[in-house]
Amino acid sequence: MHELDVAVPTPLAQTFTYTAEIAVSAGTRVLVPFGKRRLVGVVLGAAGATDPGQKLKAIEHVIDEAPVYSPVVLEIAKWISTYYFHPIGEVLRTMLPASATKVVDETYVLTEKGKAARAEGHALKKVFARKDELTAATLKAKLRKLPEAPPLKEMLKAGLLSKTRSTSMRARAEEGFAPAEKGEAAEIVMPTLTATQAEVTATLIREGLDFDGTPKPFLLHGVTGAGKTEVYLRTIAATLERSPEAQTLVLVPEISLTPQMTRVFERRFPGRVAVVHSALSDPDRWAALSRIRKGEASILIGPRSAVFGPFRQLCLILVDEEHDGSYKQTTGLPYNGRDVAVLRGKLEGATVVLGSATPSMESYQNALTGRYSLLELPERATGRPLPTVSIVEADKTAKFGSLVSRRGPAGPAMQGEPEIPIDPRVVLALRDNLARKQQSIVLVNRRGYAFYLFSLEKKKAVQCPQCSISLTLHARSAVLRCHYCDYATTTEKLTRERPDETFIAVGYGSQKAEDAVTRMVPGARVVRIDSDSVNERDFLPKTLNAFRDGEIDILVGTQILAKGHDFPNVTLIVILEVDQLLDLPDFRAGERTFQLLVQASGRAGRAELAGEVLVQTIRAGHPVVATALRQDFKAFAAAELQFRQQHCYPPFARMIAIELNGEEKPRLDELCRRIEGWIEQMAALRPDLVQKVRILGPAVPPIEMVRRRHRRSLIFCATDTAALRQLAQHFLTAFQKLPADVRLKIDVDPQSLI
DNA sequence: AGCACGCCGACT
DNA sequence: GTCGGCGTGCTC
Repeated sequence: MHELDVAVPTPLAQTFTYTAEIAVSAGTRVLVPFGKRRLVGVVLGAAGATDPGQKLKAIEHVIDEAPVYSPVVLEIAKWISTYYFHPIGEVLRTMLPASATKVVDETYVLTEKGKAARAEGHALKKVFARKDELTAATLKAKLRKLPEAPPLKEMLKAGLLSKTRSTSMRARAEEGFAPAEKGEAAEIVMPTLTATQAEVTATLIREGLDFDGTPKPFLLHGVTGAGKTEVYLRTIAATLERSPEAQTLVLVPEISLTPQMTRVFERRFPGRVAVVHSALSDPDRWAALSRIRKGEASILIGPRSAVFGPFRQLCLILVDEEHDGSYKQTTGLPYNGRDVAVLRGKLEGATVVLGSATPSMESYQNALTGRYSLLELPERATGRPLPTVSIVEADKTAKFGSLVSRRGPAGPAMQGEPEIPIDPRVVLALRDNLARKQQSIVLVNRRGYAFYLFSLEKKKAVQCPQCSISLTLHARSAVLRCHYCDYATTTEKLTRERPDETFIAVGYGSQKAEDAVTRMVPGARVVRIDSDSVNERDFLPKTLNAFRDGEIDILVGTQILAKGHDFPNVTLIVILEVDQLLDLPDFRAGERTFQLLVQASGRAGRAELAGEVLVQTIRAGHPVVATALRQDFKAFAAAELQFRQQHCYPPFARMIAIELNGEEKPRLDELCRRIEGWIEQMAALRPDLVQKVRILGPAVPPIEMVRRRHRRSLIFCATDTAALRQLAQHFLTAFQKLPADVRLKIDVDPQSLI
């Protein structure tokens, strides 16, 4: 009898021991009884010493013929589990498509006797009209509609039906991690490289691929349009020349994972590319990953979750736009895809290349200290100069908004002309560009119409009743929407409910900018792209194609537009309202703003035409704006790193942020007092730890409430990682039991502190 | 997280 | 008398 250590998808920070008749290798999924439930667990290995008094349950069923988690992926799961303080079973569940770890509903199958009864016109005829098997849920629903049918229990007893206990067989893995069979290399004509591209590629091949042992990760800093993709493609080709079984992982931010982007890879490596993205259905995702597992595909392109791909021989990992915040989402398991990629590279002996035009301070600092090798592409591949960036210092009075309602009985929802938020010089530039038959992009920071409605009487913005943030006005529908919880109301309702107040619309978003551009640039074909309009299916790809084909003159939108797209005829980029971004109460605000300005201006003048960028701001002299203006990353980074070091922010210190939220404020505050007590106690008990860790809070975060839940934040910050982690671990142990309805979220290396 | 058991209020 | 509220305790 074998005793196995099994991870089970539950929020418990422990694994469980099960017995099995046969040996099962690590990484194999098994169906196990767990309390009164049955769950898909993952075998981690042979169990250590077990408590002799412990009654062990047996594995019910081995799902896979060969492991779905490779040894390296298992090791990564364990690392993520400890590093991010997350239960191993949950980590393993996150790594595979949802269907792979879900126990399929129990199914009821019609027996031969049942089939006979059905043929004779039994009530079963209506239930099993087309199929011979139904899940428990659908069967019960159908029986509820048919009161004349005998109860389920009776039919089971009578042997008309039988109950099966199966998991999703669709998601079964038949192939293991044996070496791949030989594939064939396709012959493709490649474009000529510039001297620097060639040099960088040569260095990557020499010091990365042909290096004896595991090389350091590379940071590829290339200006926008420098041709990083071509370097990627050449390096992939080089891996395939060395070994046809070599596989490459290409991580990209979800938002830039467009068909145009993947087509570049598919064209160069026909039939060798597998793509995973969020729009894929679960079975399709499984199928794409299977091609990698079986070695049918050499390249996997995907967002951060692709870092868990089932590679057989991973040789190269490319992380495009490595600075992008979407590599670290806070929903679910908050791991950083880029950091996991670096770890995976180390474990698999694969070469890691982090590419960006605006590297993150973390990666850049690593390059400066020599932990990463820095590669630079300082010129555009086309030889075209970078676009000229100029500042339009906006009229400061334009900040004050337009009247929405007047005191008294509910009048029309909107009154008065909306304030024009666009500087005349910007309007002129847009008109000129239209006259030249060239295209423009107008970037706004926020979707919606106005930023918010301001009550003159209460001297306060109109806020969401469930979250403590301002509601955004969407003028077309006269809807006020919360961008955190999707709560919506109308201006009409608001003026009816609060008749004694006067509301003015302050600031503007993408909708208002679209209106203004349409009005002020006559004859231009204007289309808006933001997460509101993108909700309609196919809208984004269709619009982008139409824009590329010249059917649209001006594209107005949010940051969705700033990333990765390549529009050859775009020569003017207008960036409005940079100030809001700079003012965010977050230590990364400067970095974010610099990234937006540089990435956005990178969209201008990509082909033969020179580009121009206009930045409308009320703070022309701001150092972040000034360095972005010159596209001077090094100067920006030097200043930003100095600021981070002075204030002890990442990358010079590590952070662990803890969020506590609950519906009842008093209970939350009581808990905070207990936490304060705990901090005092720790200071006395473990001065060695507390002296090394800066503790911020418990405090009320900038956004006090989300979805009716009040929030409190506690931040640990330290240069001594061990001390930081120890203190956090002490905290988690001390506050394992929380008052009812209080929830705790822990975020290691937070991207944002809001 | 589920899913039990367990002990007190309003229903046929 | 039972159905059902959610408090708390466990899951190999």
